[in-house]
Amino acid sequence: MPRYWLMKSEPEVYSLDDLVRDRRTGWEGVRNYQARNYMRDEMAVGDGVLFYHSGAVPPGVAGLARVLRVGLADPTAFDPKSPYYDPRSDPAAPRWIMVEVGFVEKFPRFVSLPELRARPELAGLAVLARGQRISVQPVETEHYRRICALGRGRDR
DNA sequence: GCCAACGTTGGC
DNA sequence: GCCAACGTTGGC
Repeated sequence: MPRYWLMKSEPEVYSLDDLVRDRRTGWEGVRNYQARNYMRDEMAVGDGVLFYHSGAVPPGVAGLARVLRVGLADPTAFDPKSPYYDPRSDPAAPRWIMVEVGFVEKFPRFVSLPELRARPELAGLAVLARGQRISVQPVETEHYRRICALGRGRDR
């Protein structure tokens, strides 16, 4: 059984439309240990991803991606010109591990954060918790299904 | 632009 | 190992 995740990206940096264009991408630039650990230790090929636009007005879930490859070193950590450069990451033992995700679906209806909040059945969804900032979050299967239904234009 | 939340850093 | 200072995230 696949697991499900929510992954945040600022659309000005990398949007779901960018993933439509690219078809697949390495999820570069995560510099939080808990988020890294989810990617490194818990994600598996085939897992489903809710592609969340943070910093958007409004923020929300734009569509779906899928985990295609796991356990990849994040190359931006080794690039002094990258904003994500981290000289502490040793190429022989990379500190920052990423996954590759592929485009699956753009929702006909963007599911905004206020809409997620308004749904009692989504109680407990991590992205709704106050003050949470982690950019990679596990999502319960039932929550994932309900968010997909909202994005596809059904009430539930 | 503001600010709450929270992770990281570094002095001790 | 503690914890204050600092930086970042991200909603509003």
